Amino acid sequence: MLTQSLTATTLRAKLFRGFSDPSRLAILEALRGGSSTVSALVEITGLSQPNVSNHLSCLRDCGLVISTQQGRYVSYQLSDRRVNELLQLADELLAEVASGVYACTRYDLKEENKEEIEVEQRG
Amino acid sequence: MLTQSLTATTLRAKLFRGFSDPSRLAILEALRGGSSTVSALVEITGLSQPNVSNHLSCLRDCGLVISTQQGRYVSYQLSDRRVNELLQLADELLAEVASGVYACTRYDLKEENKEEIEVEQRG
DNA sequence: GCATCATATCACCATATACTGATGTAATGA
DNA sequence: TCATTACATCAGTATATGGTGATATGATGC
Repeated sequence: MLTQSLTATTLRAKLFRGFSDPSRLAILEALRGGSSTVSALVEITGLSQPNVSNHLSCLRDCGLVISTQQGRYVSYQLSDRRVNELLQLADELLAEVASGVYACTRYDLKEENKEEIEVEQRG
Repeated sequence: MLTQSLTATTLRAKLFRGFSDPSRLAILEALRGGSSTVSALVEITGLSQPNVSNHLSCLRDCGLVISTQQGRYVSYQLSDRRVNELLQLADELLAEVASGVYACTRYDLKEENKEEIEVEQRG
């Protein structure tokens, strides 16, 4: 482990961790289209409600989304255009290196899910 | 868990996971200055040699770095300028939302390490 | 107040993953 | 060939983290 005094690096890691889970990415992806309530995100992603809430809390604390209460609904949206840009840049990078990425399962590289991988490119 | 058919999202998650660990970020940060051997990275980061090798394997499989053998040394470098840009964008985003990020420890939000957090900004 | 709906939090479990020390392997040089 | 150097891999461990079902909280409407 790196010494804890490298706090800036730890901060960056936590920021990226917000992006590093399929469920959270699905939520962020949904929010690229605009703001959305929790229940809407539950529908869109197919995740359980507590799960979505947990991920949203994480994303909010990470500063990737912001929330506003609206009646009994809570509306979430991306906090900054850079969140969008990061996702966009990542997609562009993926388009270049996609062939390798699916193998990144170090620490015990199972041969499993090397299934079909189509890189649905977003314009 | 999201259905495994959302492979594009899973791919993106794996890409970001490359960035989501302090040790890997320290390695990537070191490589922003140019290529470097494993032993040099061990010195710079203070991590153990097997640990650095593991992280480098991960980063290589993720497509974030590339390696070339040079005698008995192996030289690593960033694979694409977008890796640099992603780090840069993340820093910019952090500068905006830094206040919140350090709290992102969901799933059991301990009050621990809310220590000093200086956001060493890079120009 | 009471019921209901939308969201958040809790307790718990299973797995992923970062780390270490020991060992394997590949390249160089004596 | 044998030793050494540089790096990779392995076995094992501890913890972090994503998931679930149950429950709590908070807002609205009767």
